[in-house]
Amino acid sequence: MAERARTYHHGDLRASLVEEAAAMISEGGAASVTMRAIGSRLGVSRGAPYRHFPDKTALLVAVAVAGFKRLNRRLGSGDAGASSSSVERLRRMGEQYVRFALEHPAHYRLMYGKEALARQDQPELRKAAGALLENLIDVIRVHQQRGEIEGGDPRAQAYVAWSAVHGLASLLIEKQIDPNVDVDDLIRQTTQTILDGMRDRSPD
Amino acid sequence: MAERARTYHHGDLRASLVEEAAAMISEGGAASVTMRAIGSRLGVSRGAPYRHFPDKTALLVAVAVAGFKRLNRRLGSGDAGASSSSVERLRRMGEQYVRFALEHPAHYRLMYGKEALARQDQPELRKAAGALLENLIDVIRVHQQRGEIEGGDPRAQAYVAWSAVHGLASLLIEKQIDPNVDVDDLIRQTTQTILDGMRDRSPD
DNA sequence: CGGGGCATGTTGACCTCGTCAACATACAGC
DNA sequence: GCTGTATGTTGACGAGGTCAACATGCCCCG
Repeated sequence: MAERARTYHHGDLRASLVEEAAAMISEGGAASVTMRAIGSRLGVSRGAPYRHFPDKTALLVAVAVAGFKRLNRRLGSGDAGASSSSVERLRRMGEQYVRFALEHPAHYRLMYGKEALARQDQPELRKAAGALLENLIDVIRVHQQRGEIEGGDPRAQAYVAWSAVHGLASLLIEKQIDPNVDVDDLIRQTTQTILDGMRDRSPD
Repeated sequence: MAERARTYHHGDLRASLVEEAAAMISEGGAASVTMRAIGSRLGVSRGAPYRHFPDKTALLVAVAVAGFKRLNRRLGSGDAGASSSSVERLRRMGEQYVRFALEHPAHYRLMYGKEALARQDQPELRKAAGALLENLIDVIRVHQQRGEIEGGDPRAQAYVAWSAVHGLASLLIEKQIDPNVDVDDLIRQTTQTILDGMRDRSPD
């Protein structure tokens, strides 16, 4: 519904802009993305992007949305066989989540950095992030039904799990974690701790 | 060692700058902090801050460091009586952590936002954040010795716990969590899940 | 007590950037 | 081929970070 023409002057600048912006973010961080630079890299003038996005924020939001979609796809692909021993699938999702963040730190930062993006609500962004949550909730619900994790509001449990992996990803990206620590171990321990905690609930 | 004169032209501009910057961040977010604006609010010219900080980043780092110190103080104060039933103290720390973030969202964001701050290592910042971690490790060690939580590398466990609260704080601040969800409940459930997970470790 | 010198501030200037308006141009369909 | 709209281009503005040249207050030394 947003997909536009193909071969005007440039040939789908809009898509190129998002793609190029993402590339620049990966290369030099979000700060390196300027309307002028991105235009230049695509061989158009600084004003050209404004024909496709009202302002820089809108472009960045599009990039962030694309990031959420990629992340979502990645988390979904890992399920493969439902055979995966019980909660193993959940653990794997957490692992993939953190790994995505580590592979695309600047992009990940942008996805969650309201600061850099909007003062306003970005419905597109909210929707993309929402999809992530919904998928997680679904998976959790399945495991609840199998009795592998405690019952209760799956949404709340999803938030707890999301918090853990997002927090870990964030701390890793921001270099708050001792580089001597084995990242894989830490990821494993984090996901495992959460799952254990969701299984054994002590009385209030 | 960094504390300077008192009554020169302005009377400790350096401290005022940090304080004012923090205030502006709370009021209008980090984006509202400009060297010109901050100088103006303090009745000095745009160039004055450069006598105390090499650039804007340095100022913001100072603000972030101050934030970590405040957060640290807050987490430490809550211990009061070692009487606090066992792990209750740990849970309380997590709660205070998230609450701090909710009370000072922009400041908290700045504390962890490498993006906005440094391309270089900010030793001061690293040190301030490190203190936070060390305190957490100490508390965890105590509980391990009491046998209230599983043994093993306390540092790793600290990272797991930190990830959980930081992640929750971050998601809440960035409005990624449904506003209908009861925040207090969520905080409680998150800290509780982590503690439960650290108690019951299932076999690998 | 008077100067010199460094710590502080101030100003003017420059550059980068986001953004808007006026102007140019290519494509689509008639 | 012609007209209108979708795209691009350029010039100009204003905001902001930062540096250099210049001004001024304070402290300390003699």
